[in-house]
Amino acid sequence: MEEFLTQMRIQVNKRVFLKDPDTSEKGRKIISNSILLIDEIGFENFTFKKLGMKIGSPESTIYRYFENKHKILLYLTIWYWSWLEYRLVFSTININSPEEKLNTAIKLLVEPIKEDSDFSHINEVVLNRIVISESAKSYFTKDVGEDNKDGVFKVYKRLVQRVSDMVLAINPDFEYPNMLISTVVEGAHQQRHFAKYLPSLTNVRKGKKDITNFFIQMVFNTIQKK
Amino acid sequence: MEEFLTQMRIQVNKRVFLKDPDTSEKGRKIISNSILLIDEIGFENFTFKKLGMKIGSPESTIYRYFENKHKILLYLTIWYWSWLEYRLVFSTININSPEEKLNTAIKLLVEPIKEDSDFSHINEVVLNRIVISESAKSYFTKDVGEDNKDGVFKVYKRLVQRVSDMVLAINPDFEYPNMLISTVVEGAHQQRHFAKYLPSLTNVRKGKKDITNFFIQMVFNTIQKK
DNA sequence: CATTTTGCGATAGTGATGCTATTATATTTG
DNA sequence: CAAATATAATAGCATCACTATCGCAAAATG
Repeated sequence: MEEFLTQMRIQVNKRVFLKDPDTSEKGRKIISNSILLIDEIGFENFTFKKLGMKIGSPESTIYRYFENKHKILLYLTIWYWSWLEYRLVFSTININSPEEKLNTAIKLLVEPIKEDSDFSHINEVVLNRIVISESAKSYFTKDVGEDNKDGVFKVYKRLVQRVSDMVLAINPDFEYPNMLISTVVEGAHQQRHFAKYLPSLTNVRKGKKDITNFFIQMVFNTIQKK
Repeated sequence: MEEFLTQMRIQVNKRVFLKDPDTSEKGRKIISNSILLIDEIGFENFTFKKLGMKIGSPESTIYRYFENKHKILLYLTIWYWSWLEYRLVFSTININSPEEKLNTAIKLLVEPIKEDSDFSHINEVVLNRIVISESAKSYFTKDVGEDNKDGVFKVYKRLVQRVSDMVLAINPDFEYPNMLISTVVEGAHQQRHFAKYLPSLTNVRKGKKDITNFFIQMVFNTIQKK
């Protein structure tokens, strides 16, 4: 990872926290440990009490940073999408071929993170696992509407829009670019989850990049001109 | 709806209940009202106490039927998939053209239910809404593995397999039929949810069957031979 | 027809969860 | 050094997720 990236900071929408966890040691500990704890026990079983025990603080300290655990999940997913958007822009910027550009983007969206960038206190490999298995819970709630008003899905939408624009660059007549890309992003998460627990819903073979290949084939076949 | 269908009963995997809710009036009330209550307040806020109040019974009565609320969600989704599988088999049985067959199947999988069949105490329109917004929670848990061992996803897998076979009937060389169909099923739910709350992730226009059209186009384009 | 069985209601209780509040003690900053 | 701020420690409360017990009435059984 480039040196200067280790200095970069990701700004997360202020409406998800009471006090920015990135401004204090405790706050960063809350974030890094909530990632580990959610990965370990799942979001349903994750509580402020358990997190407090992990970081050696009472629950009340965590309540000063976040209203509730749902906001922590939002914080983590926003951070993740911001980080991904950054990498997306960076890794596609100098590609001239529209097909090559889209191809690179899809890979970035669907392939799992395999190594920590050490670019912050956040472990991206574990965070990626959380996004795969928990992020759908951030929008399948009765509060989506309000969360959306607070702008928490802004980065995600922009990311989808960026890749949708790449689709349109190849075929300006394609009617459903956003639908296609959001299906790819969420579908890839689901397929990774299924591959692990319900493999008969997939066609994933060990050691092969079936999920990546499938989604790339799906995208390019779907958007082709008739 | 055909007369004889009103007599049909859907058998749900015994491992999800302690006592079959379909064998008593109270049990059926528990099911029909849990559908209404989950739709109303969301699965997160759904509790046995609230359900008890709705049916005029203490919580303890509900605990005689179900171990916990997660099992009720499993019961509802299994019922839904069984019902859908039945309708799928029925509505595709006499179609000779493989393309027409697959086309009919996809429509059945992605289109929302618009009228109650009156075929039981279960309101399928509302149940369909629940499946759209809550069913992912039945497998995005730390217990998927065990639930899977109990066979609770069997019907769902069989349904996906049936449609995958239709794909293979059109193109036997297509490598990812199960992945494609499970992506369609789950993707359709997500797109309906997004259309309602995060429309910029979709390209849904009022009064148009964009979701159906998109998925049909996606499937047929993806599986075509080169 | 007597008698088990069952289904349900009523009530109580336990420990965990999801918070809020208070006060005391550090730590930082001006 | 004083003032402001952050955290720890503790308590408390309503709800939740469940378990246990008891008694009654209806239904099944012999």
